[in-house]
Amino acid sequence: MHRHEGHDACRTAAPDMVARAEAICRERGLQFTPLRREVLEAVAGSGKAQGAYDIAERLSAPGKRVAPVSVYRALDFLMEQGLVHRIASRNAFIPCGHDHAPGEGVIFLICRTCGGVDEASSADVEGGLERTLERAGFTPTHSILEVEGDCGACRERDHAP
Amino acid sequence: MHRHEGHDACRTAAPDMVARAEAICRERGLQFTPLRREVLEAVAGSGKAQGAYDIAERLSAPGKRVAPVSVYRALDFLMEQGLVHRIASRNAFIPCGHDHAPGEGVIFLICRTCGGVDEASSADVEGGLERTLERAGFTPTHSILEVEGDCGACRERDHAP
DNA sequence: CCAGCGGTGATACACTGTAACAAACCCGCG
DNA sequence: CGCGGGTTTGTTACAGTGTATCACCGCTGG
Repeated sequence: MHRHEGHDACRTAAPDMVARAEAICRERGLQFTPLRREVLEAVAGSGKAQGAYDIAERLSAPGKRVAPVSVYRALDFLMEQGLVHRIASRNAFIPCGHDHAPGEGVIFLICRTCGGVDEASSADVEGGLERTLERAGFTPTHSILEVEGDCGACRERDHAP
Repeated sequence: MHRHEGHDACRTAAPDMVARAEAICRERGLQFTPLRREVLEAVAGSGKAQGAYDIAERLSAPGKRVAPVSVYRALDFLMEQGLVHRIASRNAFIPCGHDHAPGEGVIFLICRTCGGVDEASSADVEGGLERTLERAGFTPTHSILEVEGDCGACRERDHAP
């Protein structure tokens, strides 16, 4: 099991994300186009989960409009490559700064105060879930685990301002 | 820990759901209105997760239109009373046939073949999650755990038709 | 050259959810 | 009885989320 302390400490910076994405795409023979790069930067640039329409607006400038549909396509691509995650409970997207083991379950820790999203994983949780599913006769293909609450940083800040 | 075998076996039938809802509302001094009753029946009547607009359509008849917003309000009420759950990954709703311990985590098992949703819970998973959150310095307020896959019934049916 | 393919732009549309206000209903109180 | 206040519902409008479709562009391989 590994874990992460705070969402700031563990979040890979945007330039690193881009470099990693370039490497992955080159390795897999896929195109890391300017649009995809901009979308990834937009997602990685903010510390919080971004909606597709937020991203579209952020990438748009007077004279250069980026339609949400283009953002969705780029996000689909980035998700397939494991470079961003979708937060179902928020309809929003975050960059993924980790190399997840294939099939490894991710736990999203969503701070309701600062909006930051941290990723964690736990062999305990995963093992328990596996056993539970097996007992239920259920064969999983995909699972999401999202926790909303207060991250340590926000709790401290609010506690002793 | 308790568990459930299949989504058919564990799903409380619609009439029972209504009876239980009536009892709960009486006990809590709340109104179990015809609309709320119809919405609950609609959610409980189908074996699968229902969208709010599906419910609205199902409850509408020539001359009697039920607007989605009314369905949402009824669903909000029923969720507050713990009579239905929302499946975030599907934007859909299912009846809740269990008496959940307060604060008990629920695991939703969503069959991608038949669309049925089963509920499970696991002390292992819950404990592991608690420990993981504590180590991360994260104070949870709400968490969702949804697993997509194939339920036992569908797997058997497809395996030996 | 050109046929095909992936990516993008653009428009339209479907689906999901909420805000705001008015009307109906219920219930207790004077 | 009538009246006032809370809750529920109806209605309209709108915001937010996501997809389908077609056209165009640019590249690449025959």
